[in-house]
Amino acid sequence: MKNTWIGDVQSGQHDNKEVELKGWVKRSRGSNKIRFLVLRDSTGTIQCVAKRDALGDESFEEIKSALIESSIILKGMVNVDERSEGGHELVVTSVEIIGPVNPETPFPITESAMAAADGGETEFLLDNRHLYLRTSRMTTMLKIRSSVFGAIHSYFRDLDFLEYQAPNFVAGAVEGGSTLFEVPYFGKKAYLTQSWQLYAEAAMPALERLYTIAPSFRAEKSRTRRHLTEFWHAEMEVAWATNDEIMNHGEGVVRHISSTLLDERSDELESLGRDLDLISRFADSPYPRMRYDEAVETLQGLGVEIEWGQDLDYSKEKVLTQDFDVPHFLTHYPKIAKPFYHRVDPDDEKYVLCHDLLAPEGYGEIIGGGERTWSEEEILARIDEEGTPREPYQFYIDTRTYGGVPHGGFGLGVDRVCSWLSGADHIREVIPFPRDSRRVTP
RNA sequence: GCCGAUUUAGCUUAGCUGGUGGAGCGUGGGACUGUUAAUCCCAAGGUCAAGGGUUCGAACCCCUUAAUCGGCGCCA
Repeated sequence: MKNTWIGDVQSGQHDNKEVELKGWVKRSRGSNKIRFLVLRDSTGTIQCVAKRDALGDESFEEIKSALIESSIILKGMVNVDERSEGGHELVVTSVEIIGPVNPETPFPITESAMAAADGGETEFLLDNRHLYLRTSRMTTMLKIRSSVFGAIHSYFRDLDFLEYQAPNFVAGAVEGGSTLFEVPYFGKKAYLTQSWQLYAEAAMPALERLYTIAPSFRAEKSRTRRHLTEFWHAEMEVAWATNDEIMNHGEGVVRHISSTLLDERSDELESLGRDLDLISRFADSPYPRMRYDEAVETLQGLGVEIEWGQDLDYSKEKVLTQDFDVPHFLTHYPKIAKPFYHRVDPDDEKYVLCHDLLAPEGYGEIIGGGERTWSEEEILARIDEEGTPREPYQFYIDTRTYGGVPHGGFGLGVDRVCSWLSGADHIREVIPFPRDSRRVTP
């Protein structure tokens, strides 16, 4: 165990006291008589000063030999000193190298590699992801990610939602069949799940308010800054709810995530160059709602070529969201653009009761959801109309056969939210080991 | 799947109309008692992605292949 954290030292909790610091060498510089070693742990960094006179030749040579990313235990006195970054420094009295780094195989990630990564990750950094994780940029992203996950859990749990788990091996598709990963399953075929939704609908009559955060898999060869083949999907399902009520939750959770980040991660957001006033607007301002038809008219007004009935692809979302300063909902898409489980609008059968939440700054879709087709008669009609086989969905149809009720839910791309709120250049930057169509390693 | 681009030392890169590949970081050695990505000196480290072609001569021109990057479609 360790009992002294660098973050606490930097906040003044150990001034003028003797402490033992355990961490990794971030940087080392100095002369043959004095060394400045910057030590890093999960809570921060601190400059440690070692003088040959005070320390003795043996320990001084040892501290000199500690290459970058060696793990090390240092004892010493905490001094308040404005010459040191963070205002504190450790005057070293003893040195113990725990995990030395061999000079023949120095830590491969250098300043130049990091500088190049600022405008997007290089192949080298992706190949060395296991080591890149411990750099300040990735550490920052992972801390933000942790807070986003925590905020999603607390939003739903505070509202008495129950966390519920669905299988990851499934037999049928939620989205189009071409995007399923097929896996051999004892002589049969199975697929990796694309969504928790269908299995959540089965539990809806039991739990009524349920949610999850789980991985979903899509075999899309998308090469964009918003796509992964394995991504973390926050999904919820509520009985007796309308499209508007589901949207209230979508807005609620994104606002809660934003305010949680402001509480817990404002330093990290600022270090990424994020404007905190902007994040405050995501936390405080209402999210406007616009029907699909209005969006099409707006786009046509801007000279974008689009026909009614087309789904809105990213190029159109981007045009639409560029001037927004808060997320917007798009609702009531044409039936022909959406799969069978979306409920047809009883007021106008051309549309379905659905919504997408588009993040501003040109980011695009972060939530997709809506009311579900809930009567047995309608679900069978919609499945047949689409030409989807009934057989893999028999369990799903049964949920309507026995006491179907109006209900709905949404799926939120957690990695997308992390990427958007942190201002990352690419979704890969916010997940520790990104998976895309060309990479499953390390 | 389609379109565009890239590939030079461990990393980041320079390399002109084709004429014996330079640097910074990192590593090793040396100097320096307050450095902030320390600085200064020295050294090691390259079949220029792979294969083929044109040429007296190719990192550079042409062809093939591979890997990677960016964008599109699709979506969270």
